[in-house]
Amino acid sequence: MERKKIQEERMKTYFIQAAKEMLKAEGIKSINVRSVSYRAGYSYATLYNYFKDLNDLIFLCVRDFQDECERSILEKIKNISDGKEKIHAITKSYVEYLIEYPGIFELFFLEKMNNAGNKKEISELIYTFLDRICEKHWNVCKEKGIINSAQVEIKKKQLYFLIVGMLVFFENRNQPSNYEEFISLLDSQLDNFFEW
Amino acid sequence: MERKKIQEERMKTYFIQAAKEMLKAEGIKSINVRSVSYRAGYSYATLYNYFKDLNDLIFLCVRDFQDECERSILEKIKNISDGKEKIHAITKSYVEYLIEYPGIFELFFLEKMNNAGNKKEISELIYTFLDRICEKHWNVCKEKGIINSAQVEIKKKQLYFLIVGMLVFFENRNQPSNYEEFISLLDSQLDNFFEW
DNA sequence: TGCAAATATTAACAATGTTTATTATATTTG
DNA sequence: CAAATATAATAAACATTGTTAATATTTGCA
Repeated sequence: MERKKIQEERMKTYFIQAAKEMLKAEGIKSINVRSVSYRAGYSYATLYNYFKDLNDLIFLCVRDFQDECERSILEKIKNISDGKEKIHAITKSYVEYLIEYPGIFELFFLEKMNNAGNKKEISELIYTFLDRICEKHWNVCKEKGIINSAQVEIKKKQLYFLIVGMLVFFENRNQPSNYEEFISLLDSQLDNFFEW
Repeated sequence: MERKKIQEERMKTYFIQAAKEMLKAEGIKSINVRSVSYRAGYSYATLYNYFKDLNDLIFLCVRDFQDECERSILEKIKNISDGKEKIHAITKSYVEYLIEYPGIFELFFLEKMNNAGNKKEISELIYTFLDRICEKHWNVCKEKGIINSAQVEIKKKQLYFLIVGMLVFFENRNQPSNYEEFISLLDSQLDNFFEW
């Protein structure tokens, strides 16, 4: 039954679309079985005909947001020259995107995955996101001979841990306590990181 | 009324003690108004005679855990010589403590503070924890002339962001997916960090 | 058209946070 | 000491949310 599959997928997108809009605009706190379903135009119980549970649905938004986030970053940094500078710009752009949409930051890094459907696959998508976008430029650095392979493996991860740590303190603990201070801290940390 | 105050404080400790035990043993997921109150030996409504709400009570555990954590770290690293090595050992100990008690990690860095009582004060306690324990040893490094003041300010924070980022991925996203890999990653990151 | 299967919805339940009203206890005062 | 009053503890009740089961509705097709 081809038609059945198509219709089912279409139904899913209605719910996912609703969840995405709410995540971007209001964050995870605004999402519950009833609110998402009503925004999708259905009763709350209908959600369970298409998703194992709410957690499952929420994490299906990750893929879409990653695509959108990647496009947003690439558009912003297209004029930066390849290599180290580009990694720097991509990283800053990524942080800015996550600051602009705190709900997406929560989804990527904080929300409990419980028994989400493709838990392993999705968490790996998140863990490798920055590396995937930067891969080419790390290779450029290696080719230029300004850093070696072993160092790259360490510094790639270090960079991701650094920005996630900063974001956790800012979003969850209000440290630093305003946006300007945060950006200034981010810049000083990134400048320092890229001194090699 | 001095007696009244004493009694009130004693009552509070019953609830806080119950919450602490549960946090350490089972994590935040095990805590709710009813479970904490029953463990403290009272009805769930009694909790509201002593705390604004559950969130408030939970964050009153932070101070105690910080003290305990500090004692645990200092005991473990007492034989390491002062300075850079000590900062390294303290940091590793801190991570090990947070891995041993994931509920405390959650409390320190992930749990939403909503309208917790001394929100500002508590989040600052958490943000500055590592710096406070390491302060003396950063000063030793400065005195030895192996690093300057400006660098210290940046690297202190960088170190904290690094470990919190790692812990977020490990606890929330199961990356890396087992303890041994995590420790190996931690060691490689710390070794790299302390190369100066 | 009428029936079987698929789909959607309503009703209901369980868990949890919180408030209100009531009961039990302690303290003060005449 | 006993009555009046304040204080503390509790039970009952309500709201929100996730989830399931039973019921109603729609749809595809013989």
